[in-house]
Amino acid sequence: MLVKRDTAIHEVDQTAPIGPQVRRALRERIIRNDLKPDQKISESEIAAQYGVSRQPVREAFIRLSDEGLVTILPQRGTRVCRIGLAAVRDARFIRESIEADITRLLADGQGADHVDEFRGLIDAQRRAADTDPVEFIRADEAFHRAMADAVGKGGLWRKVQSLKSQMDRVRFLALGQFPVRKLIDQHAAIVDGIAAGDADGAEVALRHHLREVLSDLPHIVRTNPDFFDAATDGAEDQIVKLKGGETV
Amino acid sequence: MLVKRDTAIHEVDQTAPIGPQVRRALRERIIRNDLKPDQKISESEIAAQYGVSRQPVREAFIRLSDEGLVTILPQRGTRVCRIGLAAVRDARFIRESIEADITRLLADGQGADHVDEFRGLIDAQRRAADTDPVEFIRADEAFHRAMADAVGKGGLWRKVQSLKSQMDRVRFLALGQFPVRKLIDQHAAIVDGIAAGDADGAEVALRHHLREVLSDLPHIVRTNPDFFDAATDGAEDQIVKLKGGETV
DNA sequence: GCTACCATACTGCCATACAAGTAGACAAGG
DNA sequence: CCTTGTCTACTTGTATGGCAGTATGGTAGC
Repeated sequence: MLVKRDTAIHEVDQTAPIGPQVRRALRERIIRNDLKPDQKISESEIAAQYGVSRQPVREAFIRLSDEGLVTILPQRGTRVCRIGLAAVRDARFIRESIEADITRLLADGQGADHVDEFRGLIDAQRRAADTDPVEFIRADEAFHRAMADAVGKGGLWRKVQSLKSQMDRVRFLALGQFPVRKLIDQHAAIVDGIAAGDADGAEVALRHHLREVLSDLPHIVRTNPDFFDAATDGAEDQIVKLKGGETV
Repeated sequence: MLVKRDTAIHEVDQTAPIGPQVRRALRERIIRNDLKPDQKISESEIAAQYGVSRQPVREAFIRLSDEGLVTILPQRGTRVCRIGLAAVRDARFIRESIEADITRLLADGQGADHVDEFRGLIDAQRRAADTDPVEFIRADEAFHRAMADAVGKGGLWRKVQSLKSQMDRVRFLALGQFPVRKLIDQHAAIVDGIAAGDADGAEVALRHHLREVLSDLPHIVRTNPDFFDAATDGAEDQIVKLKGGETV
């Protein structure tokens, strides 16, 4: 039977698999804070919005639940998770550890071949710096991803993306509040270290860079208290001591 | 209506949510190589085995697909993935990066408080060394996890567990073939470095330890060729240069 | 004997219906 | 006013039916 889809708010491609489409769409809406924390979303409600049945939506919910973006309470409902401070810090810690090693690989190995590429991506960030914050985030993402690709660890990047969701939510929450200039300069410092073959220097620069968010985090939490979970921030997280001895 | 479940091979608790149960059961069977790579499994077949409907099984498949344990071919079937060499190496790389930082935290910070605990876990490994390989794996797991817990990064451990699935399959495949003595000695070396507050030494010891599997991997692949994907092993993966200059 | 075709029996995907449980409104009784 | 029981309108969980696409095995034609 032909169902009238004119009540659908959002569009889906009826020929392609629907479940993954809904999943991507919802993921995007949550990260961009279109769907806000604690907001209740039901399978039937979303199904109606997209003009599909409950089943694909349900599958999307399950996957989002694995990502920690929604919590499914059996027989009670599903709602968007608050941003877990612990999850953000864990994701940041993982990212620093991995990218530190990647940076060392680049500095010690044939990273010099990619220096021009990296500098080009940094230029793109400069162009987007003051105009479009979203574009800057994309450029930033591209830069870090390029470093992973350069050492053949691109697949790894995709695997940890689900862990990065919470970090991404923070970034979109603080859109335009980032010290873009400083971040770009830090990127440049990393590449300089790589170009010079200075593994220690490049690593310190990268760790320093990825810790920038830590200093901004308290302010962001204070500004948007009801976006974060009530986890008492007593458990200050540990930070690896930098080689230079500075504690940031 | 009471349905007769006497045709069910495996049991499930009909009161608790079924999907997660099936998921855990299948995950276990795959990792323990009860379900072998390339083996085709269908929703209806598994559903019949557990005496449930296809829907929960489908949800289990989806989650296992996210973990990279099965591949769902639309309209064609679902089969157990071969062990992806790239995935194994990626997981190992991530693990080395993270645990290297954790080790540094322990050596630089209050890791000394936990040295006795770590040594106790190593003793447990010694006891299980020659008797029960499975128990040794559990003890090994407990040791590494304890280090993460000691610096408040225990939650992180759970998050990367899905990435570790492929590594775990390798471990169960090579049950009893591991150089247990050597591994235990390496554990001891790591703890010694922590106890001495020697961050560099402890880190090198840990990286050395986690690279042990790399030397065993080719042999394991040769012995069980049809458990691994046909990815031509041409792309040798990059390894971070150790501080001491040794390349393992 | 060999090849091309086709019927059939699968597969996973989607939609729908039913079941089980919860939250909240609301009225009756203390 | 407060408590309590019930009833309704939700929620997610499970089961089932139908659909479109694919692999396979048998068969007709050469």
